[in-house]
Formats: sequence, structure tokens, C-alpha cells
Amino acid sequence: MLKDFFPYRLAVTSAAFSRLMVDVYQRRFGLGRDEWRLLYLLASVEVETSLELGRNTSLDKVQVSRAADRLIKKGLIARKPLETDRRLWLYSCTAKGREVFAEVRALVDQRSEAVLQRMSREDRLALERGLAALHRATESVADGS
Amino acid sequence: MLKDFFPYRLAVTSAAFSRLMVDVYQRRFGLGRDEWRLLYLLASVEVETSLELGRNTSLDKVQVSRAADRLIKKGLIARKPLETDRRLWLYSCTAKGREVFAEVRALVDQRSEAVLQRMSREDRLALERGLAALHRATESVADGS
DNA sequence: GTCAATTCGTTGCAGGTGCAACCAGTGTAC
DNA sequence: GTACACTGGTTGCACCTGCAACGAATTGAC
Repeated sequence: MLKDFFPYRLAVTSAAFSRLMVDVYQRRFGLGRDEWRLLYLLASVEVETSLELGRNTSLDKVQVSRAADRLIKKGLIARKPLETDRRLWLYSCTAKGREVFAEVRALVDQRSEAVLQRMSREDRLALERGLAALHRATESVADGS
Repeated sequence: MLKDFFPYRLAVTSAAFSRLMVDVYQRRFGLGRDEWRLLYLLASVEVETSLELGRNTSLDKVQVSRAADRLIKKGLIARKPLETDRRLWLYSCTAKGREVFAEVRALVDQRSEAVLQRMSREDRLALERGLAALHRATESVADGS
């Protein structure tokens, strides 16, 4: 049966959980997934180059470039050229960006916790452990082929 | 840190794992995710109405309708009107569809197992348990609000 | 110095996805 | 019977995503 197939269960569960979060930052604040990730990172850091942004958000350069454009238009982040390498940008979060982030973050956390709190402590620990192991295993297969 | 944020870790891990599977059925066989799910279901069943297809694949009616169109064009499934309710379709898998499915299924299984086999038995059990619990918790929150 | 190779950002495009509107068939009240 | 609400399928649209091509800046060989 399809519903017993591991890749299917993982995808469906992840999508359903993700939808709860997206409802918050997308529907209520007009932020896309990529914008949300960038803002998350920049709100907790002084400045960051475009390179580091990509590495730390699992986004490729196209996604970083476009999401950053939108965030700049909205006044949530800013950037300036990096003098030592003029191919790169130096990004930073604006005051307004930090404000918005704090607000969204609180709501997303609340939603996320609402789900996790419905699980037993043992189930949460199992999820943590299994997810971390799956992450490692997936990366090793992806790299090794 | 973003990389410690649970919703982020879940999304990234799931996407990375999913990519390994998509590489098989998409890149090598030209099947989209929705088509793959429909074919999976229909290959293991005699016939199924459009309604049941939607329920059993976590796809909405639009996705079922479009994915079915493409699978029919490729000759992998067929459909005829359901006489007792002419709004619905009765879908079934063609012989060619079963052939293709068996081939893809073997490769996807192989990939999926390649990942899971790199995890310890305890980690796999933890993942199973945690994922099932997360699924239940997510559904209960999604329904209850 | 110059030229080629590399790295990074941006743009364009094709395909996928979610959403809302619309159309057709069914059931229900009267 | 007719009018109404309801349910399922299809279509159109706006957005997002992944991929390949291009251009600008840098590095390294010579």
C-alpha cells in the first residue's frame, strides 16, 4: 500500500507540518519560504555575505538572489557591495526586519510547539533521533553517488 | 540558529530525501510526483474511482485530474465514466502501466533502502515511531483549528 | 602584464503547485 | 415535476521552483 511506503509517509507528514507554518508567514505576513529563511538567519546575525547565506539556508544562489530582492523591496533587509570581492554582497537586517521577524517567529514557534506538545516526550525524543540519523544517511548517499 | 529550528530541519531533511527519489522517477522516467503516486496506487488495485484516488494519495482534485490526464496520454492508465454517478471516473492501470511501475518501483525501493540501511536499527525504529507520532499530532492540530 | 579557467550573481524559461472560479451531475425540499 | 443546495471535475491564473545560459569579477598560469 502507498500509505505504508516510507518515502510517501515522510513527504506527506513533512508537507502537512510545513503547511501549518506556511499559513503563518505566508498568508498572514506575505513572506515566501525562502524569504522567511533568509530573514531568520539575518535577524540573528550582524552581517552575512551572500555566500554564507546560501550555505546556511539550504538555498541555491538563485533563490537567495530573488528572495533577497523581495526582502529589500519590503525594507526588511539591506545590502551593500563587499569591497574585498565585488562579486559578493554583504547583507544585514534592518530594524523593521527585526521587528517583523520577532512577530512572525513568535507565532511560528507557537504553532510548531502546539504540534510537538501533542506528542509524548518519548515520541519527541524518537523523532529527534530518527530525523538526525535520516539527515546524516541521506547526505552520505547524496554525496557518495 | 536556523539549523537548530525544528521546522527547518524537518523540511530540509525531507526535501533532501525526496530529491533522491524524484531523481529516479522524474529524471529517468519522466513521471511527476503526482503521477508517481497515482500510478503507485492504481498498480496495486483493480479499479478505483477518482474520489478514492484523491483520498488515498493526499492529492486534491485538481492534482488528481491533471496527473491522470498525463498518465492517460502516456498510456499507463485508463478511465471510463462511472455509470452510477456520471460526475466520477473509474480508473485502472494498463499492462504497460504495470510494467513501468514495476521497473520504477524497484529502483525507488533500492534508493530508499540504500539510505535507510545506513542507519542503525535503533535509529530506524526511532524514526518510524517519531514520524508516526508527528503525523498524528500534525493532523490533530490541522483539524482542530 | 595577458589569457583562460573559475566563481558568483542575475536573468529567462519551462514545468509544477495552490487557489479560486466555473461547469456539470446529483440529491433534496416542496 | 421545479428550484435549490451540494458535490466532483475542469480550467485559468499567479506564484514558486529548478535548471541552464549569460555576464561580471576574480584567480592562477605563463
